[in-house]
Amino acid sequence: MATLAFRLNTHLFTRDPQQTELGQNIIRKSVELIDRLGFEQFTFKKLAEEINSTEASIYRYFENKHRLLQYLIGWYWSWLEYRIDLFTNSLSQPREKLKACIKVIAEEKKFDATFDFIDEVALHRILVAELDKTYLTKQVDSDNREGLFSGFKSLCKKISEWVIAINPDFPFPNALISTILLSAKQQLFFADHLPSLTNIGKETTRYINLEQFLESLLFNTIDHK
Amino acid sequence: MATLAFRLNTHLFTRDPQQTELGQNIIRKSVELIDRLGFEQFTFKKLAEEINSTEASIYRYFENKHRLLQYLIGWYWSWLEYRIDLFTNSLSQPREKLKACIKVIAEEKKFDATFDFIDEVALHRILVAELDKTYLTKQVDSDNREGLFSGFKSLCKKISEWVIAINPDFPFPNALISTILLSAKQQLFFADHLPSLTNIGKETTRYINLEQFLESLLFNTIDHK
DNA sequence: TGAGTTTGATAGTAATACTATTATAACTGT
DNA sequence: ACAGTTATAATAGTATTACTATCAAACTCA
Repeated sequence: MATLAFRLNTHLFTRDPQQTELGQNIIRKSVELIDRLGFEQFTFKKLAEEINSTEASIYRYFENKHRLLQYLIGWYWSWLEYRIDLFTNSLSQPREKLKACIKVIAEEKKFDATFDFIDEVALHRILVAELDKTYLTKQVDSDNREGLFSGFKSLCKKISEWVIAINPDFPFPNALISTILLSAKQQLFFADHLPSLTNIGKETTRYINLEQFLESLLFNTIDHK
Repeated sequence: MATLAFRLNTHLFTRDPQQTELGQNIIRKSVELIDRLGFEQFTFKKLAEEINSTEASIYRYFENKHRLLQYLIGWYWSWLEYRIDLFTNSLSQPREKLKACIKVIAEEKKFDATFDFIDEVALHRILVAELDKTYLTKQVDSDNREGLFSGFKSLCKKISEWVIAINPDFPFPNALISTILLSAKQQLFFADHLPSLTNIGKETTRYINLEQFLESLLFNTIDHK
């Protein structure tokens, strides 16, 4: 099977982890470990033990664990954009594209065999629990200048343009889409841990509920007037 | 002037900081320091130096710096709910209440002399930059069981009830309000650091834009059908 | 074969997030 | 005014974290 690979911003890593076995092990195992321990408890030392390597070796791939997290999240956004492209490509109307897009955003994430050595299900849990930590730091501006958030930004831009195509007078297309992208993951977190803050429920139907909720947010807001 | 004080959940602290001068110094100075350094760089050691005390003394008030952050955020939500009460109390229609409520959420925060030793402007910046770190942890469930998030939850519940009063058939009132409360702070962060993700702008008009955006989200969504 | 690169092994450091102990200062009640 | 309690400061110490440095073994490819 021909496996695809994403070309991520080179500032996200010191040495490209996709190119070597050690690099791939770092990615594979860090997804598992961050998912299991949470980002705070995750250390390069623990990771090194798990893959039978050393801290020093991991530092040759990633400057620090924060960069590694940014890399993983960057990978996630690339993957999501790839999936959105896949399901909107054949559609011609912006409204249809948006509908399909919301579906992809809200759907339950499944393992994607197109991409080796990444467990998308665990990575999605990492997104839900850790995304905000990638940019809620004092270095956000210099990180941004290096293009570390281009995955999220390009996705937001692409979807916003469909919104503009439907209603060019709506003044907040980017705000609306970034709100929806973040709300999608927040509501999943709340469903699991702070259920009184949401209504999407704990069962599998929550993905359908989430889709409905995001759809009503999106279309009612842009269709108004 | 008679100063009010909020009764916060007792699990947020080991000894009540509002009761002693040292405690008040801890609060006052930690707001300044977390605002300046960011939560990651903030330590009890640095705080102790600033207030001419010791780490050990601070640990008598707060189990750790994470609890201190949760305390400050808890205080913020109490303050916001108090302000919302203030501006909605005289109104009878739920729609009017919601409108006033959005205004309070979106408005530029100013120093509130009702509450001594808390700089609400700096505290609001802390909310914007650090809120998510209070619950995006592996201990979220036990923290929640101790009631550490009751400030946010009670606010969300109160506002959701007005939504239900307007449209009892809308299936996602809590999801809508938690999304709006979080979007308010996210959009302010994006305006400062990742401006392509928002449209509220960098100038003072951004608070008006934010209010408009949140209003359109809220009312278009609940008024539909 | 041999030069260059990648990795593993080992060591070390400064800072962090605490805990423990003790002495003294400050306040409390009779 | 004095004994008893409590709060605080001072000091010390620990395990862990987030790195950095050095060097030799292994593997790569021209």
